[in-house]
Amino acid sequence: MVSRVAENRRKILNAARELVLEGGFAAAQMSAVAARAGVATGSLYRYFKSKDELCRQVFREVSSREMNLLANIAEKPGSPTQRLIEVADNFAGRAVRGRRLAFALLSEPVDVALAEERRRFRRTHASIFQGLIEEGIATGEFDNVDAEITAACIAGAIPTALVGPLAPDSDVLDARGDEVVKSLVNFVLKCVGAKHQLDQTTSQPKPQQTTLQ
Amino acid sequence: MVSRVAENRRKILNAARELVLEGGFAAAQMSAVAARAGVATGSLYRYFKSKDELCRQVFREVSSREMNLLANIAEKPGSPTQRLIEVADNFAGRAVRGRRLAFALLSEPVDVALAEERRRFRRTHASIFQGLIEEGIATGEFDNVDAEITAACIAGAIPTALVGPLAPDSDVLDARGDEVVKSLVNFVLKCVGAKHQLDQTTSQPKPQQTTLQ
DNA sequence: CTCAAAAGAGAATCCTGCTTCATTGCACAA
DNA sequence: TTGTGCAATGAAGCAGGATTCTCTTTTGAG
Repeated sequence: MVSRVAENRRKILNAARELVLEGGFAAAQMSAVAARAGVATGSLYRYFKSKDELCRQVFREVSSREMNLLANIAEKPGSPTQRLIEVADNFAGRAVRGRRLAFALLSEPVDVALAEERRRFRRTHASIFQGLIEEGIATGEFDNVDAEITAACIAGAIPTALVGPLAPDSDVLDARGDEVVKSLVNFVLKCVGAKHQLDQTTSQPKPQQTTLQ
Repeated sequence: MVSRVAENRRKILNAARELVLEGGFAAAQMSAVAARAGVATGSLYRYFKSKDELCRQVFREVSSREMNLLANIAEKPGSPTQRLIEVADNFAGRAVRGRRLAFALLSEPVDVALAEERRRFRRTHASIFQGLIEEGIATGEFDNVDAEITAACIAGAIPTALVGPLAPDSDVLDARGDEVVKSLVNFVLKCVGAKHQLDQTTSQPKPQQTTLQ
């Protein structure tokens, strides 16, 4: 009855998410989603008003998982510098390791509905960075930069620096992924005027080695 | 004969460019382009193999204009710091002033063919920045950052920092455009470890006040 | 002036995928 | 057992736009 409805919604959402993970939003065609979920195409419309609504829902579920992860790290105890390093490292590192998902969330060509969702996603990233930057400025660890702009820049810089390499077929990141991530963390530290940089040669302990999904 | 062909090609390209300038690539539908150019829809296909080819051509024309401009600035005499400031200022400033075009080139949702063109555009930006950064490192004006990654980050950061505000209907940039641009320039200086920052309060002479197109 | 070839017109066609809807099947109550 | 209504089905419909096609007009050489 009511649980049956919820269960089917779930089944459909899972199917859609799987397809997105495998082939980006381009692969999430209604007929494919239905087939994967084991229901008829028409049935999707009993649970979702339109394709847009379904895709937005998938985007939100997947992206909020990522954002919560970063937000939690940002709230852990530790100096702003330490936390900034961890957040940046996770942001970049997870993107590198979860290439396909990162591509779908950050750079795949999508239509306007998802582009809007993506902007929201970026803004959330930015606000996480902004909070850390403001804290660091307050403690004197960072220079007195424009926190809002710097945060927006960081939130844009990391994904786009990875875009080319992020393309689903590219493989440079398999080999040099770790160095790239480290460079990106250093970039972040540099642009807030943090006092230290990561050592490029020594390996830094990774707080999160889990793969996406 | 041959000049007639060239002339029509031009007429069509101009029409397409105008439409893109007014409403982004979404507005450049074949029938609209034809109407604007004063030819029949079918005739477009005498001059361009497909819509993709036409749009790519338009993208290249418009974007190469922008890139040449920046490349020229990057080659002018002056210290790496000065030139970096000018390039960044022009990049951000032109985007702010030519909002619609910037939106179309940098952030409008487009299909895969144009997304590829856009990646090329970004890479060129990055390589301009990379050259300047390497020079600055060589002269000791900048810190010894990873030039490639830093350049990619800058090339991604500036557009995305402007995306939200860049949306065609947003108007925050009308009022605060100059401060935002200045903050972005400072961001760029900071993340290469340049010794000086722009003064946020005093007005900086703008090397290029021309509006796009 | 005539005619063949090229260019132009724009309506018709095709394509791709989302959405709808008439039909069917199923669960449960009388 | 039979009737009722709700959910599922999936083929057909539709929409938006690119592309093609055939007919007409123009061009320019002989």
